[in-house]
Amino acid sequence: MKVELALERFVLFLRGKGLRVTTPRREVLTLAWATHEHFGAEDLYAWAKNSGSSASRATVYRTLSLLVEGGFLGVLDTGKGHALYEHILGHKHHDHMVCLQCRLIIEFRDDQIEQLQEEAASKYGFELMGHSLTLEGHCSSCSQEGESAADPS
Amino acid sequence: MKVELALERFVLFLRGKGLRVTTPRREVLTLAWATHEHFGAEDLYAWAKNSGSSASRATVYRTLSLLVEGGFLGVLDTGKGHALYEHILGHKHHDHMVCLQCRLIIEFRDDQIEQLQEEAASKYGFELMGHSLTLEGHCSSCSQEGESAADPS
DNA sequence: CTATTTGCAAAGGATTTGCACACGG
DNA sequence: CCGTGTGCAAATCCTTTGCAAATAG
Repeated sequence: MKVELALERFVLFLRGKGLRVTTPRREVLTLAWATHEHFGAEDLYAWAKNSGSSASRATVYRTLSLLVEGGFLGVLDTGKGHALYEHILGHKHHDHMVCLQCRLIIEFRDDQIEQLQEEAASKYGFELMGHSLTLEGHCSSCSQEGESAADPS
Repeated sequence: MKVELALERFVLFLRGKGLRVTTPRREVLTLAWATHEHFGAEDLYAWAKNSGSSASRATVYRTLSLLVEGGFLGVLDTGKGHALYEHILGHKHHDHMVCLQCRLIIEFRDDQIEQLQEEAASKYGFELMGHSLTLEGHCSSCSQEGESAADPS
């Protein structure tokens, strides 16, 4: 989705919540839209600095939370003490495979798995509101590397 | 699995890695085995204090990592800045449903989902080594509570 | 105007680390 | 004995918070 459209929706979202449309908030959304990669809050703060945005660290964090709440961004918990964000507006939901070696992130989607999750939830009377599925392992490049020469340590 | 057996395997694991079998390490494993609930590193540290164990916070953290590495404990990332641990040795792998309201954790397992994950991974030439699936939502008790009286805010 | 936002810096909480001493093998 | 492991406290890392000044509507 183009940033212009995202901004437009962001304005609607803010208004809907009775929040104000401010320059820093627009800037954060714009910066978030400037990459197609996963990024961390500190990354975005650094970009803000570099791009001359006045947005402070606090505002970056606060706005990122808003964007998540509004369904603009998704959060991916790395288990490393920091979160990664990604656009989800206008994207189909997807899950991730993370290469433990090179940190590559592959996005995938399996409708059957989605379906089975729903079923598993209802089996427990659980009202499903979201989920996160992360597969950990080695991507094709990394697993090939280790093939011919076993670790000689 | 009984703690005695777990300890025995822990010893083998440590020896296998050329690490030493020390009192604090045994204590951490024993404490971890003293509960059947999910627990955090700080919890275990508190238990250590209460049980007269000398294990320091640093050792607790270091040993918990070892236990995860050795497949004795599983980690469940709460996304709240701290991790929860649980025994997995001798348990079938399972996934979690977390109630966003009361924090209840339900464990479940779906072989079909497991299977589909394997398939999804191989589709990308990804060597699957582990995964974590967490369903977020409201447990049956919590979702019933909200039923009769809709939020009048 | 006036309540909401912001920026700053300090607080916060979980986890890690540096280093001298203790101890397992 | 000797090298690994430990305890302690300080350091780190990401993230949140308090508060006076700035600003949107």
